[in-house]
Amino acid sequence: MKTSNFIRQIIDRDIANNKHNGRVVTRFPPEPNGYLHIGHAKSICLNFGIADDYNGVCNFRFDDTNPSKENIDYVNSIIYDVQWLGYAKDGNILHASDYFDQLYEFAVELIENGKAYVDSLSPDEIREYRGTLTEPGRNSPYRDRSIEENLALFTRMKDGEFPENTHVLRAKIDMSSGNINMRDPVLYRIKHESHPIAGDKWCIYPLYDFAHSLSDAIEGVTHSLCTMEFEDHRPLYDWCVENVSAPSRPEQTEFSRLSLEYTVLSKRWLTKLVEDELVAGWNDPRMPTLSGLRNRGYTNASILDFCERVGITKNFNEVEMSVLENCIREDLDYTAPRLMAVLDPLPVTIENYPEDEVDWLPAQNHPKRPELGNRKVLFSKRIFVERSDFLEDPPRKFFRLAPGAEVRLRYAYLVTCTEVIKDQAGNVMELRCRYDPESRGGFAPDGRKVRGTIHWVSQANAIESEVNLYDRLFTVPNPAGTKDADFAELINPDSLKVVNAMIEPQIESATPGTRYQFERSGYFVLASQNGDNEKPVFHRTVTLRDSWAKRN
RNA sequence: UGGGGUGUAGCCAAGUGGUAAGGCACCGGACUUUGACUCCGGCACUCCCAGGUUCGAAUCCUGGCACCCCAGCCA
Repeated sequence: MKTSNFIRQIIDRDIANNKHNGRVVTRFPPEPNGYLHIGHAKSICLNFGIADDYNGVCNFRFDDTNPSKENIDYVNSIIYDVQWLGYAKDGNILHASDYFDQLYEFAVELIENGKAYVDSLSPDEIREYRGTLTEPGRNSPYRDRSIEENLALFTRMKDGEFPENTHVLRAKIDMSSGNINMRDPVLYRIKHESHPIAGDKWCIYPLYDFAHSLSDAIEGVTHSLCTMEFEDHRPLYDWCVENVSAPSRPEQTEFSRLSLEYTVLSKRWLTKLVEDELVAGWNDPRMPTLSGLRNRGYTNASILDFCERVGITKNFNEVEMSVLENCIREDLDYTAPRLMAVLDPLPVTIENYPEDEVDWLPAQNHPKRPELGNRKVLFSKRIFVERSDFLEDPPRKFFRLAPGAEVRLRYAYLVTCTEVIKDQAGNVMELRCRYDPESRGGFAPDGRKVRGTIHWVSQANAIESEVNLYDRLFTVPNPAGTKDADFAELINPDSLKVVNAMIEPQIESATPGTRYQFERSGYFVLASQNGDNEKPVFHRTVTLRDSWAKRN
């Protein structure tokens, strides 16, 4: 059972009062006009999680009422993502378009009861008649058409006799309402477009408020949970359900949408990132989409955990990225086997190690989980170490390589740097070191303390790989809220850095999707094994915490 | 007097009249062949502000203030 929240408290109360006969039916109603992102995950976890815990059901329903924006690729990606999170595995997928016939009948019913009319104002005129936030609207001159005339017109709309934008069906509510949604909202519009599922059967399509509320009612949804921007739609939601012969009486409750620092979580901005080619696509590992996070190496468990941690309230919130990062680190610390990988290789020659000798040293795949086994790593005269693990003029407490300093090569030997070789420009090209032959495994024979342990790979058998180092997509915490900003200029230029890394040979037999911790560096996922450049490609999911970097 | 909503730590978030949970972040310190992990300790005398009710208020009342959303034939 998940942590409680105000919505679960409402449900507890409803059950105690035997409201809806104690049933709990929720729904997740995405519009297939983009990919799902982590904000959707919050809603998915809420709706499906409640259904699971209350022995209810959560209907997975596409809100496919606008064929001009929706397509089947989006549908497929959404299904995949929901199932990846672990829900809707039964494959029972519903569509608002399944109810177009019933919805049409409800509309006719409204007309027959004098509660809806066909308006023939132009879109511009409708806007003008609607008034403003502070001034009431005016009644349309077509508002008082007779029931017969409305019925005839609506039928002709359905039969395709009119071009788009010439007529709409409107609810007859109150043009002077302070709530603009109640100023005779449009219920149906003409669209001469074929629908991915309904085909060419319709040329009029219902709008959100009408379709959504009544789809809920048709399905017997009890608790319709949505985000807060729909709060002032609730009176209209209720109006629709109350003014037709709806088979049930669902109730809408709103909660705050997720917002995450240094990224954007709105369809509009995400679509723009993709269309402007600021990212490689919806599933670019820098995107907050579920497919992007998956490519980045995030596990479904880490995302579920994250959704649990951020909670459900009506507060405005802006969650720090560190919460998400903590979730994936926690998951991968336990599950990911360790490997050594040098992301920025600096050659090192062990002066006193015999040229033709090799040594296979045992290494643990996971320091806390012996059941994950051991492996042998090759040690030889020539190795690579991380360039950032050497400093010619180190600060105090720099427990790494420096001229004259001794460090432990993990699982191997204690070595001391004896010489620094530079090119003419002064760049460090290579290090010479001497090793202590008595320190095999990294143990000092005389018990002397060696604080530093660094990772390394043998030049003889390391696999060169392409590694994509990802960082936050934007340079500012709230890019969508940055006024007058050119979106492209807010992109973090270092959000992707590609490097050639040298990695232990185990990776050659790994399949894409395999995750590792590269020791002292971070968590990485194998993205492809035989890509265009023939080299394995890794994505960095997240770095390890680095208290040294933080201090300096 | 347009309508709707929200204010608890740097960021999330419990709390529902009985004396401020937890997580993330941060700061110590222990351990360490990953400067990781783990472990211990610290981190709101006060809950947007001001009055009021009460033995007692983050919780109730009154009045302010700040911020967010709404004028698509989008969802």
